[in-house]
Amino acid sequence: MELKAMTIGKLSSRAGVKVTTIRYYESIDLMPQPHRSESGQRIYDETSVERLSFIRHARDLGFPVESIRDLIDLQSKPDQDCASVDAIARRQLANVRYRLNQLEALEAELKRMIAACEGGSVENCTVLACLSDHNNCREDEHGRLNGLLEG
Amino acid sequence: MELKAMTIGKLSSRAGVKVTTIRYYESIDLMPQPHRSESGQRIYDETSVERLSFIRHARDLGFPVESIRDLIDLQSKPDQDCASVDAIARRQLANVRYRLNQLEALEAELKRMIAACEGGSVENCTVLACLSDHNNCREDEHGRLNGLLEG
DNA sequence: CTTGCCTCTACAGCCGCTGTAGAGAGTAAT
DNA sequence: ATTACTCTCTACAGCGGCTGTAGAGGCAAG
Ligand SMILES: [Zn+2]
Ligand SMILES: [Zn+2]
Ligand SMILES: [Zn+2]
Ligand SMILES: [Zn+2]
Repeated sequence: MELKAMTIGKLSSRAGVKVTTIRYYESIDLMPQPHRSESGQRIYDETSVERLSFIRHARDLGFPVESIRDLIDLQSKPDQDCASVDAIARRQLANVRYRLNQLEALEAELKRMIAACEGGSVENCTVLACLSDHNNCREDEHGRLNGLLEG
Repeated sequence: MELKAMTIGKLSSRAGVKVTTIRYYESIDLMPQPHRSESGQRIYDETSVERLSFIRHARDLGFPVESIRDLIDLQSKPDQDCASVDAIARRQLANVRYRLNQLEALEAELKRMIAACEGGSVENCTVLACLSDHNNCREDEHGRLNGLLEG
């Protein structure tokens, strides 16, 4: 009796990626077409686990699928200069930082509008006032006018 | 000659929301059906500008459409207690903070893997090494093992 | 009248999956 | 061998929040 073949479910649990997602990755050619058993079930090996884990880690870090595709391509050219790999990573870092800045601004504004509200009727809710008009929130954060209603 | 009616393009520029997006908001009943001119063009008024600006500001702050729907409903009940408004805002703040934490972890790991790379061949690139195995990055950030390859 | 932009509808596509339906395959216990 | 249960298969629709396209018609200035 041979070693039991690795089916998609096994690969799924080993790499921490859902079965449907694996099939999706295959459909977009991010994972290669695996061998099939006689009955048509997908059969994987250790390299599949590695590749899928790589993809998963990159996705966890927010790399878009297209970048991952490029990274995998580069991985198969070990003698090349790694500058292009690093460039992809830096691009991703820039992207993350951009989103981070956005979110920090959102957090600040949300915090202010919530802190300003002392309860009461919807009519006097500062949250709605801020949403209706950004000027109702002091300390401008995402553009437009600023400081018109100080005090 | 009457005042010129506000068509969708005018509303678009006044509220800073694309024409197609306005039509989309109408299709999902976030914006009400506007009046139409004889030839069938959408005609808006000042309340449309206000409502659309409100929506835009809330979207800028990351509120999901469903929350905005709820906020608009609440806005039309000015005598009610604003607790439910504030709850929606706090939920959104929690959401933003969650994403912020995620992104901070991503930033840290990306920064580390990029900083560690001193150039050279793809084969020795720390970026790819980290992506291949999270353990290759010290200071664990999103789960699994830590500190196995110190020094 | 022509030019050129604006508006209309209806529908497909984006990303990165997730869920569904309906069928067949594999495994374990009775 | 039968039942019961899980796993796997394909194909396709749906999520959120838009964006883009095609092909048609409206409208104001030169
Ligand atoms: Zn309030
Ligand atoms: Zn604002
Ligand atoms: Zn490198
Ligand atoms: Zn990691």
